[in-house]
Amino acid sequence: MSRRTSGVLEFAVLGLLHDSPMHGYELRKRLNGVLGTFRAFSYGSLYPCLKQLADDGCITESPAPDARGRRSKIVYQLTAEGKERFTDLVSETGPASWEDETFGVHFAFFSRTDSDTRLRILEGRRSRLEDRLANVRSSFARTQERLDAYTLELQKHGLEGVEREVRWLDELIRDERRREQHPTTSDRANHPGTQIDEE
Amino acid sequence: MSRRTSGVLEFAVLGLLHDSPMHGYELRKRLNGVLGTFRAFSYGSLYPCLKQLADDGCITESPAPDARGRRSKIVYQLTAEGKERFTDLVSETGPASWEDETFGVHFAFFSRTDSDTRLRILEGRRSRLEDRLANVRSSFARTQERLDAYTLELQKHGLEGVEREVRWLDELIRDERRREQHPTTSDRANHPGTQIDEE
DNA sequence: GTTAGCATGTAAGGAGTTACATGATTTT
DNA sequence: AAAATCATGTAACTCCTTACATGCTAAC
Repeated sequence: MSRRTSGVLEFAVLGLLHDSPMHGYELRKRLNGVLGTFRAFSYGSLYPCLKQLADDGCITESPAPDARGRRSKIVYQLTAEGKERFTDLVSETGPASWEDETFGVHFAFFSRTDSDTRLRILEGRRSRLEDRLANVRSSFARTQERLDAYTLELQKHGLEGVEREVRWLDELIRDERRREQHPTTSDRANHPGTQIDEE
Repeated sequence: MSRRTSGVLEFAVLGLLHDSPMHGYELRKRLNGVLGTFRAFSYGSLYPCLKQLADDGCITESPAPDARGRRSKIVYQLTAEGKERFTDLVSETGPASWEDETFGVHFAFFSRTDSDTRLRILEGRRSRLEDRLANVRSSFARTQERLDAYTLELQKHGLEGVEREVRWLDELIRDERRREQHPTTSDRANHPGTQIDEE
C-alpha cells in the first residue's frame, strides 16, 4: 500500500519490467532506448529507484538463476502489486499524463492502454499546448518590438516547434478516432509488432 | 572574484539587467518572455539567485534592504563586475553554450556577441545534435523490431524534431557566414530593432 | 593477465519547484 | 473597502547528476 515513489523513472521502470524481468544494467539501456531523444537516466537515479520500488513491494530483487559466485547479478521482477501500480499509472488521464516531463513516457506505453485513455491523454496534451500557444502569442504581440532579431528568431522557432507537435497530435487523434469506429482485432491487445494503421 | 553562482537563471538575469535595472517581479516576467517556450522560472529560484549575485558583487540592490519601517521595492542593477561576468558568459563557446539546457539562453543573447562566437556556438550545437542523431539511429536500427507502434511513432517524432532543429541551425549558420562576408554597419552592435537579413 | 564492458551501488550536491508567509499598491 | 495584482521572500522538498567505489566476466 506504500506508494511512496513517483515520477517518470518509476513509471518507465515498471513499464519495462512489465515486459520481462531484467537486471538494472539492461534496464537502463532499454530505458534510454524507449525514451529516445526525450530523456536519459543515470545509474545514480536508477538503482535508488529500484530499491524504493522494492521497499514499496512493487518489484522483487532475485539473484540471477545462474548465480554461483559471490556478488550475483540481480534480476528485478514485477510483483502483482507492481503490475497494479503500473496499470493505475498507465490509465491516469489527468494533467500528470500530459505535462512535458511525463507525456513522453505515457505515450511510450500507449499500447498498454485502451483507445479511450489514449484519446483523453492526446486531447489533454493538445489543449495544454494550445494554452501555451495562446500565452506565448499574446505576450509576443505585446513585447515584439522590444526584442532583437535573435530573440525573435528563437521565439519563432519555439512556437513552430509547438505548432508542429499540435499537428502531430491532431493526426494521432484522428487515427485514434478512426480506430474507435473501425475496431480491429489488434486493438485490445496492442503487442509489439502491431502497426498504427497508416503509413 | 567570487563567481559562485552558475546556471541558466543567473545568465538570463545578468543579460536582462544589462539592458536596464529592474525589480525582481518585472525581471521574472521578462525572463519568461525572452525564454519563451523554453523555460519558466519561479520566484522561489529567482530571489535566491538575486541574493547570490549580490553576494558575488555582480549586482547591487537599491535601496538597501535595511529600510526602516516599510518594506520597499528593490531595484537590481548590474555592477561593473556583473557586466564583466556577463561578457564572459556570453562569449563562452564550449559545451556549456550548446547543451540543451543552456543553448536557448545563449541564443537569446546572441546580439551581445560577435559573429565568430555565434558561429562557433551554432556549429557546436549542430554537431551535438548530429551525434545524438547518430546514436538514436543506430540504437533504432538494432532494436526496432522489439518496439511497438507507439514507441516507434514517438521515436520518429523525436527524431524529426532534432532533424528540424538541424535544418534551422543550417540556415542560421548560412546567414551568419553570409554576414561575415558582407558585413554591414549593424553587425558590431546588434541592438534591438536589427533584423536578420532574410525574411 | 590485462583491458573492456557488465553490473551494482553510495555520498554529495545542483538546480529547481511548491507552498507558504507577508506586505504594498492599484483598480473596481 | 474589497479584490486584484504587484512585490519580496523562506523552508522543505523533489528529482536528478556527478564522481566515486567496488567487483565480476569475457575476450584478446
